[in-house]
Amino acid sequence: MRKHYATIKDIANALNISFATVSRALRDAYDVKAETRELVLAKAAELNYRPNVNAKGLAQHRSYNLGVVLPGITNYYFSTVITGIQEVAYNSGYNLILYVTNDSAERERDMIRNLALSSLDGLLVCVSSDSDDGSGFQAMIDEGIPVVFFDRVAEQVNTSRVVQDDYNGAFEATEHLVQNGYRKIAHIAGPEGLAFTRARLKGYKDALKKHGLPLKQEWIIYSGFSQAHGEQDALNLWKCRSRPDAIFAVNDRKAVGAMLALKKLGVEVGKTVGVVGFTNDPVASIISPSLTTIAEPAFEIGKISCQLLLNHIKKKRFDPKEVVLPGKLIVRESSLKV
Amino acid sequence: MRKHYATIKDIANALNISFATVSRALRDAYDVKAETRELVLAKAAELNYRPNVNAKGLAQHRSYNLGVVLPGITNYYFSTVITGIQEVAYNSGYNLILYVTNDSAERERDMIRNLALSSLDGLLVCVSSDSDDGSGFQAMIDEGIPVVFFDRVAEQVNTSRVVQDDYNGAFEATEHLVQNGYRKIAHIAGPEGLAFTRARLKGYKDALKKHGLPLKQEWIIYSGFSQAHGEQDALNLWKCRSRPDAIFAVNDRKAVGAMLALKKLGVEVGKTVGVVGFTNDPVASIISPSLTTIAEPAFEIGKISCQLLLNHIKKKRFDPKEVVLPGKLIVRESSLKV
DNA sequence: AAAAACAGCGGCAACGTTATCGGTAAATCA
DNA sequence: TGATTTACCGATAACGTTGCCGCTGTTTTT
Repeated sequence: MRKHYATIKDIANALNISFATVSRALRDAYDVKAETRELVLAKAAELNYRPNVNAKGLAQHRSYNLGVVLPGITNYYFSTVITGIQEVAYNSGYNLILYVTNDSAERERDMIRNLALSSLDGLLVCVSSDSDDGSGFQAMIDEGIPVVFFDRVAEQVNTSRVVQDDYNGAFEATEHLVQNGYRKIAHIAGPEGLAFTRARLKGYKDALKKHGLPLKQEWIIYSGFSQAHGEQDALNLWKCRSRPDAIFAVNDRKAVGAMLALKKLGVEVGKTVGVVGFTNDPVASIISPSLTTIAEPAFEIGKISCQLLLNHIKKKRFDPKEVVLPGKLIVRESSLKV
Repeated sequence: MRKHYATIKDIANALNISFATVSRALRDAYDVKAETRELVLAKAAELNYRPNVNAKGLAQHRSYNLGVVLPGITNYYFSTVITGIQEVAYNSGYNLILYVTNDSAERERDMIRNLALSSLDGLLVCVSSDSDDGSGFQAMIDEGIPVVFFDRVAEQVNTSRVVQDDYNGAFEATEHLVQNGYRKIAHIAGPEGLAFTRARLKGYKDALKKHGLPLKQEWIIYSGFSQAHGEQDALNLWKCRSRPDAIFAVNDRKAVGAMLALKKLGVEVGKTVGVVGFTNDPVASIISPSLTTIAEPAFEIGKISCQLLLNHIKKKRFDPKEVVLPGKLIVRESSLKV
């Protein structure tokens, strides 16, 4: 029962002019008298004219659709990034198409294959934990589709990227624990192989080095990003011969998991053991003791990524840019020491 | 420098057959020999053929795009619903276009106006708190675009809707507090005027009535959905001449806000005061004491909403359906009494 | 053995735009 | 005054599909 909208030809017929003129009038005033332009616009409103995006896309070879490939959307960071992306896209007349990989490289590959079907004008990507070398994204770029990475980048691919300052954030977080009197600081890291896992790890290591603190391999644990992973990691840390007295976690979710595990073990976080996270998820101020963390500018990252992508689309030329946004240490209870 | 994909005609030329045959072979085996079909498929793979969605949409009068209008995506419930929607849409070859209203009726109206431009095949909607009578959505339906409401519906609009069982969930939550020994139960409600605010309020009232408990008007507070609102509501409740001894909150975020406020007041939740929420946000098991709540099937709601919408799109005429999904009481510490 | 049915394929016209090229009248120039 | 530019508009061909009609041979029916 779908009614059909009025087309450009209907307007032309009603006005007894060529539909080519209507097409021009509807876009720019180029080559049309102001008078007839008014007529067309009025008639268009009267007939409730809606441009057909398929026809437009077919004729112009574009879709006004942007793809967003990311592991998931059910956490604070990603959903906030998307909100930022969405704001910019919406204001520029672009649509967003989500591709949720569930943090699986396999699903990511499948989606990239299918995603080419959707004739996208550009792509915003946060790769999955176990992502490969990013050859799929390189292929997209080779086909002329601009790609911008955010948060988690495929390093081999030479294109624009927007990330938080992982190294300095991690450095600052670790140093904060040192300054509060902690000496045996462990690191619950992300999955090995991910660029920002390495960056945050390096920040952690360099902070320890600066303050002449021991760097034990058994105090560094790699695993996934979930709360459950954080719990398990903490339990494993507490099995070490030499127990740490503080934990810097790669993100807040893992930090929260660790805190819950320590609570079960009867360890008093914020007194005998310090914990610092990364993200500033709202849960950080809800959990007790509240969680000290590095705040990430998630919304900004989304906005800037999208702006960058739109620039790439506009100018055909590509000159890859790297944007690094600073984080901010938010001190709460979990890093106290009494 | 966007490279062009191989088209159906390229395949036809390479194989010396008509492009109409290629088109048929690529879809159904209808009217094509299995042999030639194999040939076409092989050549398509060889040439890395990608169907052009714009051309397809133009010929078929559809866009394979679905719109999702909702207040926001940065919370557990909405992001999970979207994940459910996304799964169904993706598997059926549909794209999702997000319209984030920031829970503002004004922005909602603006977006609906623009959204008509995007030639959508259907619409999934969760109205904003202060939404109007939904005439904008009625207009879409009149134009032949199927609309399905989820969670928050515009009651005046006669179309399919998918919601959780607000009434029974609220009833069960309230009764649980009663059964645990609480007698002076307050309700922190949502914004007045919203259908599910009323449904949950009624469940609360009926549970009190069933157990012959007092129903005080000053124990019912309407306000927004945020954690900050919950905090303020709890503070206001504690200013009452006759203080309640328990709170049933319209959602977990408000319940969390209330718990944090009570903690500051020195009130012991789960001992002298009971709190029950609604949603089963992950934060419910992180906060201390952990929060008793009614679990909502958010992912299911998303999936079913999208399936329903796709049905509406397939069959041109479809009778509006109302799907009500049951919640489940999750008992934790916040509703204990010692 | 003629008639009817069918399987397999090609031709062509949509679908609603944009883009390119002309063409005509008016305006400007020489 | 004639030539040339300018402003405006029309005709037509894309864009890459799908859908309808019709044309062959071959198979089945009667």
